[in-house]
Amino acid sequence: MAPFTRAVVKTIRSIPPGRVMSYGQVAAASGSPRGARQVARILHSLSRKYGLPWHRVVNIRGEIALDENGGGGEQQARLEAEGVEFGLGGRIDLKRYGHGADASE
DNA sequence: GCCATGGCTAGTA
DNA sequence: GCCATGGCTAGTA
Repeated sequence: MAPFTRAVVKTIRSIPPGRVMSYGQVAAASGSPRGARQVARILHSLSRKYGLPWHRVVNIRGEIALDENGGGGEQQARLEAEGVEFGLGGRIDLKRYGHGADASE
């Protein structure tokens, strides 16, 4: 496994329950600010194998990127089970639920 | 809604 | 060539 891939796996594992990060944030925290698509690719191929909390990664707008067939419904259900609230339009407020944010705000 | 972006892997030589 | 992105613009109301 390449260094960046390892770093991404580690970053994703560090997201606590009830918190989310965007693909780009995960990439940046892993040493490659422009590697958002790699994060998507890694989640797609390695989530199962490494037991990653894949549901805690959303796009920069706070939306679930997966479609219904791809597991979008399951992702939302898992996040809601961790206390994450979805606004109208199925958006998560990253100010509130982003990794490092204060959810009590 | 369009399209540049990038690290990696599968597949070929 | 893949990919579960992201950022910017055009075009409407």
